[in-house]
Amino acid sequence: MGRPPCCDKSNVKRGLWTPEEDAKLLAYVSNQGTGNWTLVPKKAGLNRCGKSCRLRWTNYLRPDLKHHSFTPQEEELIINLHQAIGSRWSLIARRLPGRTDNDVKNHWNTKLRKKLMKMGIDPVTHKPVSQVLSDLGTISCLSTITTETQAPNNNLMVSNHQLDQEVQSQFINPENNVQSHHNEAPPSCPSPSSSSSSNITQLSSPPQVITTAAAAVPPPPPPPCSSFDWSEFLLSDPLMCTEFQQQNQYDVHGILSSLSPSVMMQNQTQVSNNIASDEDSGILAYEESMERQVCDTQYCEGTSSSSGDDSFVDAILNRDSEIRAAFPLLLDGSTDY
DNA sequence: AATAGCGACAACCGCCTCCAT
DNA sequence: CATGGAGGCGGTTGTCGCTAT
Repeated sequence: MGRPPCCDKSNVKRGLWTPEEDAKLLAYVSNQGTGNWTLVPKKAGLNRCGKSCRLRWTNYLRPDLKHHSFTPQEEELIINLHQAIGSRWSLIARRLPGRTDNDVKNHWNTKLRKKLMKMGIDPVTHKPVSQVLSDLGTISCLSTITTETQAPNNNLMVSNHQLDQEVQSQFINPENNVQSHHNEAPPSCPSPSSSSSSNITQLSSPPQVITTAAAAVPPPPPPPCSSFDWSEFLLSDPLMCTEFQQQNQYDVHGILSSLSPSVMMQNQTQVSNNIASDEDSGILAYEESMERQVCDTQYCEGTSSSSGDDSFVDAILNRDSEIRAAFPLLLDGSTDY
């Protein structure tokens, strides 16, 4: 049994909005504010579904929207954020003042995805297509020899989930001894000969920043599987622009310190978000690092002029401080996960 | 000039989450 | 605690305009 529709679709106008309808909605929202969207069409004299009104307002009529085309800096930010958090358009759009999730999504689907594919980069994994293909070959080969009923990826999911829960519990209860946890082996740290170990390094790759120049670099050989170290992976990844590494080591550690393994796993494999995780903190921290990067390139365009944005960024900064206070040891680059 | 193909963007659909009751 | 409704979200479809044939 599904939910009943929010409005009587047979008696409601659909399709493109006319200038008259736009004017009515604009006038109403300007005077009365949004409030309850289901009441807006009635009060504004529109024969539209409330949802449709909300969409029209948020995606088109809102006065703070930009209607010009995306800048290269915006495109780069979208690509980087998509690589880090996947197709979470609303989160990505929040980092782009004046852009909506629909804008970003459409731009991705029509331009950026194709652009990446043209560059030989898989738009889902953000890895070179050749590497994705070889990964597929490796996985299918492994699947024929493994005797386990559970797929290696599932093992990884469980292990990351466990790790994530540990991180969560540490955050919820800061008095816990963080040090002791870090001295323990990760709950499911694969043995060097484990058939799933190579998949772990591939599938749970941390965010990489792909630059146009780096895109042509052939894929690196799989890293050693005996131990897994995020910082080692990040800092040694030849796909990463070295200049970026040098300028953003702080950011890398910021990501390392806050982005939980399950989030990264999720980013790379696009799995559903059934795993409970403190992922928002990771995303927010990553957003913060990205914002810093963009601001460094003189892109901020008065982002802080909006008070709403101010509070949002403040929240990010506060959250980051909390995480740093709770996990001082995670800031240590030598920490193994 | 007609039209098929394509790209860009607007809008819809259905599911999910959050929150008030 | 359970439930229902509103809003949010991502995927998909529809529409329009431009270009190539």
